[in-house]
Amino acid sequence: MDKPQKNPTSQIGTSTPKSKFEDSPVFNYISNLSPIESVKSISTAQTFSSLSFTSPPPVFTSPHVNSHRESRFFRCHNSVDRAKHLDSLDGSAIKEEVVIPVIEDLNKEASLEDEEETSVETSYELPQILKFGSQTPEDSDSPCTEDVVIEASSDPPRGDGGSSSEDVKMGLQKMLDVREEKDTPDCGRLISDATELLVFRSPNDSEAFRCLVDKISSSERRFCAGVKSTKRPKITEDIPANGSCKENEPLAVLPNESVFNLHRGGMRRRCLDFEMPGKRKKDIADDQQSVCDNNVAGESSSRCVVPGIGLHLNAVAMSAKDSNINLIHDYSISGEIQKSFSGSITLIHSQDTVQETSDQAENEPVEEIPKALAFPELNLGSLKKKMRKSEQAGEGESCKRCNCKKSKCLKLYCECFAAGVYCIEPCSCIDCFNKPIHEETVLATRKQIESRNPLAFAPKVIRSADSIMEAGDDASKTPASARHKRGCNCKKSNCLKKYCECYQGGVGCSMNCRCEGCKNVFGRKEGSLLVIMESKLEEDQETYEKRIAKIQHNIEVSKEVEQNPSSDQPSTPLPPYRHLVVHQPFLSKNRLPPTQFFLGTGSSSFRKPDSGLTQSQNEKKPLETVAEDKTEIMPEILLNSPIANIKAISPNSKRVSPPQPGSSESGSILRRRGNGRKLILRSIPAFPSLNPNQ
DNA sequence: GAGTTTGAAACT
DNA sequence: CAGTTTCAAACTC
Repeated sequence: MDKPQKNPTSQIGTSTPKSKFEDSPVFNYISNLSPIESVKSISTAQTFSSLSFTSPPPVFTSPHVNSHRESRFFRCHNSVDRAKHLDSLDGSAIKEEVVIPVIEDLNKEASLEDEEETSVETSYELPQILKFGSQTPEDSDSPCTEDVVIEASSDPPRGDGGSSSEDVKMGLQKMLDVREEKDTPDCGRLISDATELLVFRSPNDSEAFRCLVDKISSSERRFCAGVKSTKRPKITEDIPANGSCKENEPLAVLPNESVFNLHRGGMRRRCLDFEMPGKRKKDIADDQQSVCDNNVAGESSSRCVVPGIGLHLNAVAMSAKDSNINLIHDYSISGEIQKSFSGSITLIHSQDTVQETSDQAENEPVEEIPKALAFPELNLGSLKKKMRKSEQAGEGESCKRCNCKKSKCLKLYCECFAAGVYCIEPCSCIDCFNKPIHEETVLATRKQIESRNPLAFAPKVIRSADSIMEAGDDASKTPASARHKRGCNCKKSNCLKKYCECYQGGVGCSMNCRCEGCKNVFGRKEGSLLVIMESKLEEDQETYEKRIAKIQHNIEVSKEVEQNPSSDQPSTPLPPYRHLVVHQPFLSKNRLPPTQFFLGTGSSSFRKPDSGLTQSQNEKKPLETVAEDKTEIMPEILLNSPIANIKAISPNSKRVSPPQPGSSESGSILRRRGNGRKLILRSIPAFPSLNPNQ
């Protein structure tokens, strides 16, 4: 699968430019510089790391280097570790020492050089530094730290570098803060931060996640600690308990490997936190007293999130309501990120569970106890009651747990299973097989289900890329741009109750829906486009124009970049979709030419006019429209999720098959926007060139 | 909390 | 692919 992925990019990258510019000195210059650099920084780095893992020569052969993912985790863990070390070492002087390496590390990352080396080095070196560097506990150092940070941040704000520096800064500050107040309810914020981060980073990946983790501090650190525990026991050892939740065995977490496998198989965990902020805050405010409680807070959010999001219904719309959380499509986040993320979350969750139980005194260890035996409700304290209350109060998708009785939690009926997470103690399921103990069974079942429906574990609610762009301008946009992957089939609920997945997901019904009497408040299906458009036509038109302007602007910028490869990002923070473009090759792999991706994702953004064209068609020929819809939507899924691979072999390929130029709306768009073509072709080739394999 | 309704998932 | 059954969440009382 991997190889085919590279082909398209490499072909595009190598053949096209060569043929045209081979002889041109400019071309040589450019190729020397590598187009990637032009696009570089964030996106390239991210992509590179994500891709590089498979290929790059194991310069630093360590048991951990085996997989990129792991190294990524390492990095995350590193940051975590560093943080922890910092935490444990009262000396702020140490911080200075630590900070520098960290920044250096970040810079390295930004430069894309020695990616793996960096990861490995940081993984192991930093902890040492932290360890041995610590001695003088003085707050006086903080200025130094600041200086360093400022220096680093003074770099031109590039996607990666800039944010990284900021991350470091924030992390340090948080660390300092955290020392004073242990139970900073940052966990919630973490999620939102993460979300934002993810938004502005390549949906593609791991790097994003890594950065996210880097961003994590104190309480957030603990968040990662969980992951670390599974991934890097070695380092974990060095980490002082620090009053935080111990890094212990993951309880209800899919082993990372398992998770990877699952995702590799195209399964995704919809674990990003789109939890409703209200609830999070509430939980935090209500229950968190100790560090562990803090974890609980984070966990509660995460926990809530995991299942909630995992419920197919990413609650994107819900999150959308929260202006704080930029809309990220669930799908926009690569499997990697999601993996990591979900893993972390889940892990914490489990940890938390343990912690919780211990904290709540009389509680029994819940770890492997079957839910039926565990009586979760009894074991968990007021927190859970509250959570459940709030849940019942309809506060969101969060905190859902399954209650399966017959499915053994091995079918999509089970929300946990569907979400790609193990059932945990709060679940009320019976005869649950969705536990680490039955990992093999779970995996096998998943495979089976995926074989039947490759998208079975894909997020059900899909938000189009334009919505991302939109989010910046207008976060309050209705979910009109989001769609339920498959659409609902409601007959009696009128799409006004949570029976309706569209409604539950906070998105409007689409032509994909076969619902009857649709009254979905988020957008009705009935001539869905018409209804939605009628209500939004004007503002959408405006938005559309804005988007067009943006795109054009970016195209120009990209052109400039082409011309001046060295001038890249610094001055121009990459718009989200640019990242998409850049990373697309990796996301879509060989599935779609970058152009298609770019335009395809943007298709919905262009949809207004196009839809205007098709509107009449839609009204007359819903089926055709559906097809179009799918072509628009599915590519996004495919492009952005590991499922793409599966899709390639999917028996349903019809549905998922990438839009071919001229065969679909997006295709026409593609052609129409010839400008984009150049951009895409250029930017994509860059990646392969950086890739050591080439 | 028990029972009903609902629609997705699974099955045929 | 369509129809039916199974299932668990959502909902109601």
